[in-house]
Amino acid sequence: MEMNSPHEKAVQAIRYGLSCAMRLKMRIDHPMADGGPVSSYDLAKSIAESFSDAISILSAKPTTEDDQFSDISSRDSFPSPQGSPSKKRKIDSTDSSENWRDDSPDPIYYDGYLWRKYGQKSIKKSNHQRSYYRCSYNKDHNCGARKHEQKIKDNPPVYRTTYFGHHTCKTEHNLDAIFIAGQDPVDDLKSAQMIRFGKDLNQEEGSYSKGFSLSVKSEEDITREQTMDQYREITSNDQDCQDVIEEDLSSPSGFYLPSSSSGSESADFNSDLLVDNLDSWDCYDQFYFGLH
DNA sequence: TCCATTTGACCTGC
DNA sequence: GCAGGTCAAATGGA
Repeated sequence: MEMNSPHEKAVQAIRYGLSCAMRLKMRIDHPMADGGPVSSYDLAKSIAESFSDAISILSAKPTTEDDQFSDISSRDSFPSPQGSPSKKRKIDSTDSSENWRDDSPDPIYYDGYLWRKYGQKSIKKSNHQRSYYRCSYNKDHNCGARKHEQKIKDNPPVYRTTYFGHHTCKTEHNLDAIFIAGQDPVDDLKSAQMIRFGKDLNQEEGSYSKGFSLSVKSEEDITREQTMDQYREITSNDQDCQDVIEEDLSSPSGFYLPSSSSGSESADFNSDLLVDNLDSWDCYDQFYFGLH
């Protein structure tokens, strides 16, 4: 699907954040493992930026769709395939209309599906090879979903994944695969249900949702004092905390967005707040990764 | 032995 | 003819 609607763009931003979160979790779970060239800081920053983007999109008033969100894919000034139509093999029109892209700091991208590599090619205009994948359930469920993955930047490394077609396979088969890597065998059941940054996982099992999606929300039962404490850790300023809470409670989305900031500015603001306070995981308390 | 990946050959659109 | 996309035999690991 082409990334036109705000919803789709938000989903893409969230997916990107989720992939970074998965890598960060793996790094935390397995600190001795080779985590690749991307630092934990960069991963955390990517998570924060992606979620901020998604929040900005979802909380923005509709203007023109293009104004609402700078597509993740466009961050690297990569030429849009729509802008310069491919003169190569024609992709089925119903499929191409569903294409979307995602950029990731490393090629291991757990997007909720199992993929089988079926080819690799050197691309003329790129120094890097492109890998071709199709859904592992291509035969079992006649699933026509495919994706291409290609390194588009070296430093920092950025891998572009382009998706084609729909998954017609049963998604429950694939959902489990998201969590295979980096999953602690001791708590794999919980891991398979939810990844959550913040407080004790056992605390609110009843609030778990299922399905591979990300819900970003404020908990109704977070008291004003608890929220004040969280923001105090971030801002180190009581007055700011007070302002934050007033904004937070009055915001329809339940999230703090500086009233004086535009969408992009708010994204930067939130990212900095979060990234600068990585030692305090409670500041992520309102972010849930869940299975519906 | 099975299965996923690799890789050269072939196919297709321009 | 070129270049990207796909196929399928070869290969290697579990």
